[in-house]
Amino acid sequence: MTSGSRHGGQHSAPTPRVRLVDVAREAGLSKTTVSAALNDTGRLSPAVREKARETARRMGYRPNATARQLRAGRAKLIGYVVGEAADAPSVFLESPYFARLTGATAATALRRGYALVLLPSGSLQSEWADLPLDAVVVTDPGADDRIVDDVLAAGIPVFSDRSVEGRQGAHWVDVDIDAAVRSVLDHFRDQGARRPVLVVPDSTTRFHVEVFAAHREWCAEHGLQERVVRVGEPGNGPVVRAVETALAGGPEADGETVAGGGPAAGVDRPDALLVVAEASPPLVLEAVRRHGYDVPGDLLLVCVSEDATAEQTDPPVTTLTLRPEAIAEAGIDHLVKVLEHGSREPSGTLVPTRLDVRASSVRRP
Amino acid sequence: MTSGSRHGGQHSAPTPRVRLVDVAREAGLSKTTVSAALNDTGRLSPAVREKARETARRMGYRPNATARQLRAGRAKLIGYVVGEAADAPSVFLESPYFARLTGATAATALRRGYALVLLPSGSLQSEWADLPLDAVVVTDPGADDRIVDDVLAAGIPVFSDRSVEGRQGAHWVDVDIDAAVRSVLDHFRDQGARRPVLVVPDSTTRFHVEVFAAHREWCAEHGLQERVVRVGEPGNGPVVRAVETALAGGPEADGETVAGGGPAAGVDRPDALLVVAEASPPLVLEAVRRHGYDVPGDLLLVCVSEDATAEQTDPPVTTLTLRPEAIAEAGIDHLVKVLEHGSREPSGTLVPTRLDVRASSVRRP
DNA sequence: GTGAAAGCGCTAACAC
DNA sequence: GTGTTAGCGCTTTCAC
Repeated sequence: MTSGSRHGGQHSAPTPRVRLVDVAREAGLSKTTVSAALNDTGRLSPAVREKARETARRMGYRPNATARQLRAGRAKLIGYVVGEAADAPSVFLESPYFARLTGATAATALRRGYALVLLPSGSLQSEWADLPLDAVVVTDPGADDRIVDDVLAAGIPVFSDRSVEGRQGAHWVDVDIDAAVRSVLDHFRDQGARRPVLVVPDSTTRFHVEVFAAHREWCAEHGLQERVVRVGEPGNGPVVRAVETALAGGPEADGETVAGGGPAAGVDRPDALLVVAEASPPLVLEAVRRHGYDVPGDLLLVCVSEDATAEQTDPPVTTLTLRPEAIAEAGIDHLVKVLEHGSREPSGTLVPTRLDVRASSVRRP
Repeated sequence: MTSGSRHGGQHSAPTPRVRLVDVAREAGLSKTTVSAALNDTGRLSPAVREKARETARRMGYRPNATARQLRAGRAKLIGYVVGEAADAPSVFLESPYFARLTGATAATALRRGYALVLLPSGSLQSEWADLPLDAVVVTDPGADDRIVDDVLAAGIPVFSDRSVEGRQGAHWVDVDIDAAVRSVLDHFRDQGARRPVLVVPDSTTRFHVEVFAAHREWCAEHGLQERVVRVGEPGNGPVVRAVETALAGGPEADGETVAGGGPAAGVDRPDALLVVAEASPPLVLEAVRRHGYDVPGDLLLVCVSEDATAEQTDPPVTTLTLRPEAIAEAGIDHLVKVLEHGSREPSGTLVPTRLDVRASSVRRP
């Protein structure tokens, strides 16, 4: 038994890790040389380089990441928060969109050498203050979210949606909301629909605010009545109820309000429905049918959703995908560029969406 | 303008952060004193302590987390991986179970002072090797997953499910699978069902393997025929097809196999269905109805799922919840205990599940 | 080509 | 009570 085995006490002490000095000593070299050999830097003779490497391997040497970070001055750690704190405590990730955005962001970041630290929405300053974060990604902050300000105040760059545009140290990546909404409404129009209704969350998230605005603008441009039902809270239940309100046409129901509510049912029934609130497509479809509509016969249906169940229903539901993977990639690309090329100038990137047309929104001939 | 403002060049250099020395110098004290004042340690006169704190606050001092970590010897960072690597690349999180488990784990860990680093399944060793991880949490590793071995080999403690039981440096938290399966089958029996079918993924994850085993055992004990349909791949599509196979009763269909497949339809039709594969409850319900079953009249339905849509269907679907929040809490509690009290002895914790009985599994009188 | 030494920013002995 | 000093483990000039 060579050196390296310690006094095998009954407590099996937490294995004192082998450090660079240990390898150097063992190999009869200096720290410098071993470090250079392992990092492929400096000018070393191939023989020495190999010897250092071999020894390190044999001794099971693994560099101390923290020491490296300290030396390097950055930890290659990124904080990741999903906005809309207050009410929904840690139930984030529940929507397919955030789930995929989160997964993709983590994967992309890691590939670029950055690790993602999950910061549940509503995390207190004190909880992340002890983390060596190079930057923080804040997805869909609410208008009243403290997080963006707190992070910026701490001198940490923020990457978020377009709502932070122009702020010092803040950068953004966002979807082209206007184009997205227009693509759906144009599609409805192409299919002959004339009385589309929008169901959108009544939130301060930029995305929802912009959807509302884009819809209003499009309606004005096309001389159509603006029909909107706003959903008070997230969750399948409220959204389904909002859909029912939209189809009933009346401005009643709890928590929801309908703007420009037209006359009763009958002649003025909606003929197309755009559900922007995250909801399960099968449930939406079921609700629509409960109200006596045939899809797509009486009503064209499009959901903004990443939910894979949209392809499994009968008929399959047309979805507008925000392409979370693309957003993640654009965001991390941007982040790496800013972090590694030092610009603190505010800047942004726009990512296009994609409309996956399925049977639910195609008028049969 | 006091000192502190740098040459306000057009490039606004990345703001050289104020360090402990800077505060000390400014306050006319030593590093030690300031450090003690800020950390509430040592014996300092209240006046000095306050002065140090005040100066630090005024200068916007924020301690360098990396330096602290180096000094402390641990980074308070935990890696988090969702198993079943190979095929499903980063699509993890998509299931409500993993989404909630992940969110809850992050939140709980952070509350206990540990930050969670998201490691997409299939991450390469080289991608996390540079992270100062104190431990790694691996949820539901597949039997052939390399990750657990890799992490243990790197000398990092692993917290996973019971499949790692007994391994050096590995600890586990798991649900009481046997009790869970029995509770459902007993419930079916109480409701008068005699021909229950199990739909379970054909995976090497311990959970699924154990569900299969527990079911088999229960059937043997009660002298019932063992009816099982195994699902080849995850996803709503395959699961729904498996459900259809189960109801058709025949051993056909692609990718699925039925063990103990009985005679054709008719007399031997299943009267209860336990879907353990993660699938959307509304879709399952719809599939069941397509095959002419009334729920719960002809067939009792229970899904193992955290999907909130289960409460929104008509009838609402009974679910067996694995209580991801409880698992997360038990896991992190366990982890903190091990990490901070140093035991490397393998150890484990069992978490009970909960059956939320809803109309889909209650025989009407 | 190789090694000695400085130092990243912090904390904790240990003198004074 | 307060300050001086020695590292935590690593990378990197800069002499030799």
